[in-house]
Amino acid sequence: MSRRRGGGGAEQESTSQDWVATLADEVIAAHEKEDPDGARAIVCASGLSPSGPIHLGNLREVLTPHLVADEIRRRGIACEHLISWDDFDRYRRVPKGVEGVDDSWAEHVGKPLTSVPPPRGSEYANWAEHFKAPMIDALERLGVPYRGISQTEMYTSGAYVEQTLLAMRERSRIDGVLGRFRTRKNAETADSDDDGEGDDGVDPDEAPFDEDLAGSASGEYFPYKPYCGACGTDETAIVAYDDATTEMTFTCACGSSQTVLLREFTRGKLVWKVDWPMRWAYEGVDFEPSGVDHSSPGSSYEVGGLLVSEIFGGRQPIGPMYAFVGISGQAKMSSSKGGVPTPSSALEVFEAPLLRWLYARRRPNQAIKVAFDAELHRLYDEWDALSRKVAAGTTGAIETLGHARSVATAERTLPTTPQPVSFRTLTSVVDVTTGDPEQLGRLLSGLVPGDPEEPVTLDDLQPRLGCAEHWVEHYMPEESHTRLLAAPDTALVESLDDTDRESLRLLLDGLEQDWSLDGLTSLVYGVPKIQAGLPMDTKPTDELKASQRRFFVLLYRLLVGSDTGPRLPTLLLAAGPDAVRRQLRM
RNA sequence: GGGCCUCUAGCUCAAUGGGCAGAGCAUCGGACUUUUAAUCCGCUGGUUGUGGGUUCGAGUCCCACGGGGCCCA
Repeated sequence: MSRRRGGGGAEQESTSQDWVATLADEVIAAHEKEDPDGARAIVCASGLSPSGPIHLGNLREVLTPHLVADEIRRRGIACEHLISWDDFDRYRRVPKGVEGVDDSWAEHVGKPLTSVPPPRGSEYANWAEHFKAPMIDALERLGVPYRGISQTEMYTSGAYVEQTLLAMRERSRIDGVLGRFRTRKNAETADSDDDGEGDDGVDPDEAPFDEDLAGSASGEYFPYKPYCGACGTDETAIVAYDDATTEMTFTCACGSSQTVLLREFTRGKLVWKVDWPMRWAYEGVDFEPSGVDHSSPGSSYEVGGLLVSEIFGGRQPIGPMYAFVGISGQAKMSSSKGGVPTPSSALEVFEAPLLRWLYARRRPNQAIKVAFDAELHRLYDEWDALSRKVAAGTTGAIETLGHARSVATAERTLPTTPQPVSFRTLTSVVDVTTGDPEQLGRLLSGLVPGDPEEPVTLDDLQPRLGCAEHWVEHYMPEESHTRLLAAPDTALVESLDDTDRESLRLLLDGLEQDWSLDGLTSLVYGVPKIQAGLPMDTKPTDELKASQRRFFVLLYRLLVGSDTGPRLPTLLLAAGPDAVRRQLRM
C-alpha cells in the first residue's frame, strides 16, 4: 500500500491500482489544487433519504465514498465521510408493504420525514429515525466511520439561513439556469421525485409537485419551500417576498396563510436542485457519487454543477455515477417485512467483509448483484478461494487490494470466521440437524480437520455459522430442505423382500456400536459386504458398489422419502438413533 | 424524443492508468474403500455483438450500426 503524499505529484508508476485508488488520486489532486496547504480535510459525502427502508442500492451511495475515504486515510491524509440524512424532505407517499403502516399515513404526505409518526410499534420518535436506525447499525457492522448530519437539524437550527437568503436573492438567476434544461413541453411537469439518492424511483402515481417552479403562485420562481405552520405540509405557495426585509408571505392548500421573516424562519427548505449544490459549497464536498438517475440531462447533478459555482461560489465534487444494485433470491417473508432487502437483512447472511467485497470489487459503473439465493454459496466459495490465495501470496495486485479493503479499514479489522467451513456444507449440516447445537457440534468436529489438542468449537465457526442458520431458516427453498419423514413408510416397509429386510436388520444391530461419523460410515458401507459374505475390508467391485447404491437408496426412501440426500453417515448422525429405529423398524 | 450503461467460452462473469483473453460452473477424461450439487487432477471450449477508425500494439480509446437494460421526458 503506497503511503506517498504527492510532493510534486507525478507518481504514475503503478498500473496495478483498482478503481478506489484511482478515484482517491483524483480527489487528492483536485483537493490539493484548491487547498495547497492542506488546511482543510478532504470531504467525501453521501446522502440518504429515510423515506422508507434504506435498501442495498442505497448502500452503494455510502460504500463508494467510504472506500475512497478509507483509501485516502490509509495514505495518511485527513479525510472525513459525511452522511447527510435527508430527513427534512417531504413525505412523498406511503410505501407499500411496510409493517405497522396503513393508508392512514397518507394524511402525513407533504410533511417533513421527521414530523411523520413512525410505523406502529416502533421504538423511534418519528418516521425518519425509524428507518435510519437499522442503517446506522449496519454501517457500524460494516466498519464505516462517518459524521451524520440531519438536515432537519441543520435547517431548523438556522444553519443555512445565509445560503437560503442568497438563493432567494438570486432566484431569477437560478430560474434561468434551471430554464436552460426545461423544454417547452415539460415546463409544467417538472420532476418532484428527484431527491438525488436513487430513492427507489417507483412513483408512477399522482400529480407531481413541481419543484422547479416551487411556490410560484405569483408566477415568480422561488427556490424555497416553506412547511405550513397550520397543517405542517409543504402544499404551500409563496405569494410575496421582500429582499430587503426578508419578509415572506405564503399560503397553503389547507387554507391558512402566514407572513414571516425568512431570516428567522426555519420551517422550510431549499428545493432539492438548489439544496444539493448549496450543501456541496457549505460542506466543501470533494467527492460524492450519484445514482444513474443523474445521468439524464437536466438532472440535479448537472444543474447543481452550474449552481454551485454560479450562485454559491463552490465547486462541484468529483462524482462518479454508480449503477444499480440487483437482488436475487427473496426472503420468504419479504412481503410482510417490507419488500426490499436492506443492508441489515443482508448482514444476517453475509459476513461483513464479504458484503464489502461485493461493492469493492466492481467499479461503480458496473451493475452488481447481491444474491440471497443459492448463488450465495458460490459467492462464499469465491471469497474463500480469494482469501486462501491472498494468504498464499498468489493473488494479483488488484485482487489483493479488493480483499484488503474488504477485511479491514484504516481504523479496524472486521470479524472473520476462524474456521471458514464452506457455506454450502454449513447450510446442509444446519438443515439436517435443524440447528441442534449438540448434533451440530458432533457433525462439524467430524468435518473440520482439527488439532485433537484443540478441538474445534462452534465459536470457531462464527459468525458464518449464524449466517448459515439464518439462511436455512429464511432463504433456503422449501424443496431443498432435507426433512426426516415424520412416520415410517409402512407400505414400503411391508413390500421389502428378505434381502432388504436383512440389510435393515444388520444396520439396526450395528447402529450404536460406534455412533460416530467414521463408525456409521463403515457400517453403511459394510452392510452390503456382510450380506455378500465378504470381509469388511473388501475392496469394492462394481457389483458391490451397485448393491451399496441400492442399499443407500432404500435408506434414503425410508428416512427422507427420496432417492438421494445428504451423506448417510451425516444424515444418520443428525437424525439420532431413535428416529432411525422408528423409520427402519419392520 | 434525449441521456447513461451493457454485449467476452454452453452458463455466470473477470481482465479496474492500451501490453500474451482468464476463472468458476457445466461437458468430457482420469483418480478415489465415501453414495449427495462430494473431493482431487486433467482436457476441451473464443472472429471479445457487427462494421470502420486511432495505435508498434485495442476486450480496453473514437465513430456508426444492431441486441439488451435503466433513467429522464
